[in-house]
Amino acid sequence: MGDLNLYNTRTRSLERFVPLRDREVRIYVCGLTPSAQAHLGHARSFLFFDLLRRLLMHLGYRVTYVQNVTDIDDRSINRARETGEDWYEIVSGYYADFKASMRALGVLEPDHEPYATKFIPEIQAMIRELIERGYAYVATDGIYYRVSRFPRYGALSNRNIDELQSGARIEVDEFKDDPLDFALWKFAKPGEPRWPFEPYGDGRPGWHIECSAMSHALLDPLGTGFDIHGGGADLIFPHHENEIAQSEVLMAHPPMANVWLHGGLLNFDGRKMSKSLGNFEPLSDLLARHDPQAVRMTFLTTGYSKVMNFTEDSIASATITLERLKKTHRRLAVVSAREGDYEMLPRIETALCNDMNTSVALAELLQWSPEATPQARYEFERALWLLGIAPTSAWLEEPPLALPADLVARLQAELGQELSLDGATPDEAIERVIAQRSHARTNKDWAASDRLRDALARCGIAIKDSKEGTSWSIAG
RNA sequence: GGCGACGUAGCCAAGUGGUAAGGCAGGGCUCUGCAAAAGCCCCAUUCGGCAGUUCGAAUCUGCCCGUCGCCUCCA
Repeated sequence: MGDLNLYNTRTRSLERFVPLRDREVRIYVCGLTPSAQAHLGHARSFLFFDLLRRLLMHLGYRVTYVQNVTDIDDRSINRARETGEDWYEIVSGYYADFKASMRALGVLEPDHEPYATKFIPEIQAMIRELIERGYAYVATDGIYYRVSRFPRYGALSNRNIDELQSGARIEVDEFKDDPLDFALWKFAKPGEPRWPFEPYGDGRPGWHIECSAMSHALLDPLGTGFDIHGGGADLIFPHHENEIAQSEVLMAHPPMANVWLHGGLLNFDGRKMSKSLGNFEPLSDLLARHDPQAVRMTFLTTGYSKVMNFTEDSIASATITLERLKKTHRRLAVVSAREGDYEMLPRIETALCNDMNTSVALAELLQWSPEATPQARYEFERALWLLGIAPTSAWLEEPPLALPADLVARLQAELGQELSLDGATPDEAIERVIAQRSHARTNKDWAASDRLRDALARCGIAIKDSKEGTSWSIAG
């Protein structure tokens, strides 16, 4: 199998991936700020990194995956003040929902899931060092990073500092020395959650510093860098730019991360899907309406880094495609050897190694018409695992749908005098109709046969004739 | 104002110099008393427009048109 190539935002080029340590990959992905409900856009991003993890594991790397939780931020604090709730209850509730959605989607658990509020000492240590070395200053309302001290500022996002300063929408803050400077620590106002920070003042960490501190603590205590830093494309500026500014001035050997990967944003009906615009359906609601595996399938069709527009049509199409895979799997269900010459798996590996081209990988899988080779099922399931669509026991059966409660009465109404269903259970009633129809077919009484079949169809029962006899199912 | 992405069949979408993957929808065939289910097959002389480079362009260059995003909390 060939090399893994990934598009690196830092160098703006497709690069062969080489881990810093042999056979080991360290990944830090910016996780959720659970001060509001998660939406499908979050799912797309974390689903992509889940796929990357699966591929790296499949390629034989030992992967350490860290995904943080920003469990303290202005929005949850403001919300708590408005509603009278405890801010931590708000954050915990949303995060629990998010975790449940991730489980439903089959996303692998992170190896570490650091909460910002559990790393206050590490965050403060970093701020102290930034102050001591002249990269940060204490202002009236907080402690700020002095962007002008970091010449490479803007390198990741390809931005020019002078142009940023002349930009129209930089926040005006009377306490900062420069509009570009960003908060490392915010002093607590009365009633706000606070952590002591001597001698500067009680308060809470800024958003950017937590990722610098936690990635340092969990992945790179030596300050020589880790392999992959990821997140949504909207984090490139300013979040990731700020992380670099904070971390790299303190590191023995920058860069902070060798490869920076960014997932394309998701639009909903042509518009950005975001918390602030509010044009989103909560992820948990959407997963209640759609098979989570169909959601995964939907994302496989588009390149991860592209802006994608989500529509109900796209998921309807993916749902049908998923059914095809389930049928193929049922067909392969008896064969299970592991060894053999794999036909399709190598093609999927090749596609994924080409900057995670899931679109081609999926096409390979769908094109594959598996012969009954002994290893076909193993190969197929392995491919499905790589794409994050693990077969569940439900794949082996047709979806169990409930028979309508009034089925017998409705059937009787359809049939009138033709057949009595007195005292029959729904199953028995259907069997009686089928028996009657089989009798009619034997006598080549096609009119009666079709009448009985139509009656069943109108009651939502579909019929299938085969050499083994007639079977029925509930029409989807 | 600055930065960037995208525009490929009815819809979604891969392909980034060698002659248009795949999915959905649509059409046909086999099987069947007819259906259903299943399987097989067909479905873009062409890649927003115009010029240019090249033996060769959806792919490179220039200009134009259109859509979206980032520059503010954001995955």
